[in-house]
Amino acid sequence: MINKKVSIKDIAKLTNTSITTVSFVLNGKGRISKEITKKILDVAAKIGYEPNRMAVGLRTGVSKVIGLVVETIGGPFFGAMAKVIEEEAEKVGYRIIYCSTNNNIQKGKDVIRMLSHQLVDGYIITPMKGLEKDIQSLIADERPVVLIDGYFQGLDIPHVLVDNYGGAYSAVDCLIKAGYKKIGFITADLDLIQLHDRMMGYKGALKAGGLKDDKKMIFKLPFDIDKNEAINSIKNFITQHKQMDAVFFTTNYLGTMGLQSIKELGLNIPGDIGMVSFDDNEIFSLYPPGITTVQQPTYEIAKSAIDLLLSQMSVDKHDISKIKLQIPSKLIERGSTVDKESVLIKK
Amino acid sequence: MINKKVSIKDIAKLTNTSITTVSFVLNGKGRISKEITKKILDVAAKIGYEPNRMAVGLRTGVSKVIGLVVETIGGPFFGAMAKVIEEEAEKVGYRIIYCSTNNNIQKGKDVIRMLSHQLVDGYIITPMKGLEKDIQSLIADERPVVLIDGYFQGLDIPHVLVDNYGGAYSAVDCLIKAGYKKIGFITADLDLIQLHDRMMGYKGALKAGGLKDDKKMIFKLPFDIDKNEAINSIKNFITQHKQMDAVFFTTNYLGTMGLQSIKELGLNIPGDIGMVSFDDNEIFSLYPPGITTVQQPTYEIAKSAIDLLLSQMSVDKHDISKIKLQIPSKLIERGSTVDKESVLIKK
DNA sequence: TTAAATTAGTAAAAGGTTTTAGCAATAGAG
DNA sequence: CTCTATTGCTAAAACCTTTTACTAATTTAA
Repeated sequence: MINKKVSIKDIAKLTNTSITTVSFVLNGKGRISKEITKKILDVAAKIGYEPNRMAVGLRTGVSKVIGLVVETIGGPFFGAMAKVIEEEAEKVGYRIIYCSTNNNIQKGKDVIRMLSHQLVDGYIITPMKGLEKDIQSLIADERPVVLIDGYFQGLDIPHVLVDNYGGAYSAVDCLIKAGYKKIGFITADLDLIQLHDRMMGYKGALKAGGLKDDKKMIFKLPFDIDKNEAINSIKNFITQHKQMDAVFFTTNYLGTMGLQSIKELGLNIPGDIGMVSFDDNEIFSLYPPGITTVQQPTYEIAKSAIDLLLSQMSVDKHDISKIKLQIPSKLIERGSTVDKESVLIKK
Repeated sequence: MINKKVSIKDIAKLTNTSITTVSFVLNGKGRISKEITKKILDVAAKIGYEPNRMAVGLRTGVSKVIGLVVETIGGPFFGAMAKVIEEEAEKVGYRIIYCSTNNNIQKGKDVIRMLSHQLVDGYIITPMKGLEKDIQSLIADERPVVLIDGYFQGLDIPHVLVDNYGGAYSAVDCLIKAGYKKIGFITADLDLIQLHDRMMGYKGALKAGGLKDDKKMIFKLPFDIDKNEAINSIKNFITQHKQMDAVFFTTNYLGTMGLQSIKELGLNIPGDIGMVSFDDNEIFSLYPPGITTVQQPTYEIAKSAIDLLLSQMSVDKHDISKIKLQIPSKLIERGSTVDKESVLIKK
């Protein structure tokens, strides 16, 4: 039975002490004798005392809650991150309140405003263009913030994310090494720095591999399109570019839809078309012949982010504003990027 | 710029009124003249006043936060639910704090205890055996609770979940209709009512189909086993029962691992072995030839749960303790349960 | 015209905690 | 034996809001 309302006051009464004494004992602060300390602790345990978080929060201005603002909590990437973040936060007595923006700027603004008013002690945010001001004002207010999965160019806000450029580069490089010559690039039409960096990686690898960077090979899928439409667009893009012999998808979600598109077109991977996707996923490992992916180290990203945030919230908070972590990605090579020559020979 | 600390007191000062008046205006309570009302509202807007949630919480005992306790926030099922719950809650001004139990009873107890102390106004909980007392004491304390994905037998606690029996029944029935005669059942060794109900559905369908219920056909995978070990166990189970011509997996997670096991064994679906899994997933729709699944209506489950909870938290709270929602599942038939005869003929 | 009712606003308490400042009693220094 | 430190404890203020009970002024009823 959870006791309705036992407060520090009740303990004081039961032990013939003052509420100050009780508070001191419970927080290990003042100098209180062994006997009284024990007596108070015993009584507190017996009547099942738990501090009223609201009162503590009001008095101290600390809520022991961290705000996690992501694009959407569903989905493997953020889900995995959330799990790690929650586990780590829990170890040091923090809870997580989460909010999704669905890539909607207004929603993002609203969420940050809501959370900013004495509700959370720190923030882990997936940044998006248009939120710069809001996030900067959090920082101006000295609120701990760590960005994940993206960042703002030119702003000194701590962030941790995968090496998007390097990841995309290695993926495209892998395709080139396998003999593919005309590599398509399918991305989402969102103005996100992550996607931009991935495109730069793609272009960089093309250049390094001596391939031409052809604008027609780049397809930006409209953002709020329905899934079936998306698949149809991808199918169209593929059929309309016969000379394209491989394709790189910039996100998990796009890769999955791409897979379905290729399947529906009856094309063979890697014979008819090579494929790589950013962001690994169980489907890519299972789907024959296995899809090569750029695996994001979700655990490390999440762990670094929460560690960074907690260090920023600790008493001896060091300035981490300049900390910008780029965690290397890992290329998981599978059947979808097998040497083109060998496939042809087999045939 | 988010103003550091503007309180009701500041507004009172700026408008030459009392804090009571300001509070009344802001909450639309007392009887205050048009002019003063307007003046206060204007000033409040100008200086960007937002109430201190902690103070409100302390005074009213209402936090406007809902606790979501699930097995793990990662993973497609709970992720999808969380998304819906968050969206719906947000519409009426509630935030979600989430906690995962990882199927650990002690963790579950801890989490409930933590949340129970003036932190959240209501709970959505995935129940597990061993948490009966804790959840009942929440209810005894008149705290709104809705269970999802499971329930406690014999206890009047509102819950909403899929029709596990019916779902499993239809899956196995589908296999039987397709001509499979010896159907394996692979589940997790967890004492969860969901899994139990699914097993009853399996047995019921076998009986109705005139098939024998053979204990040897049932495999309970140890709970905390590592993924590779799990796959090996499943492989062993399959190879050791040559007469088994189809297999039913009771969860998403098991189905995915099962798929991999079957793949690694080089068995053909549905020729060598038929397959159905509970809980749909993108892999199952993509993986050739498509895996038949029992699709859980995540949206409806989540929506009903949050609606139920909110109705319980509203002022005119009706007694919903007897509400027990079973939402029908949907069998998605794919290539993995195609008529056995026709496969044989093809050969 | 007087009593009763309504209107517009406010003072003060309460909610549970932390923390500052201080009091009394004992111990230590000279 | 006095003076200062130290120890052990507590009163009271503060955090910000909501809400009850109340006052003063005005209107309505009789």
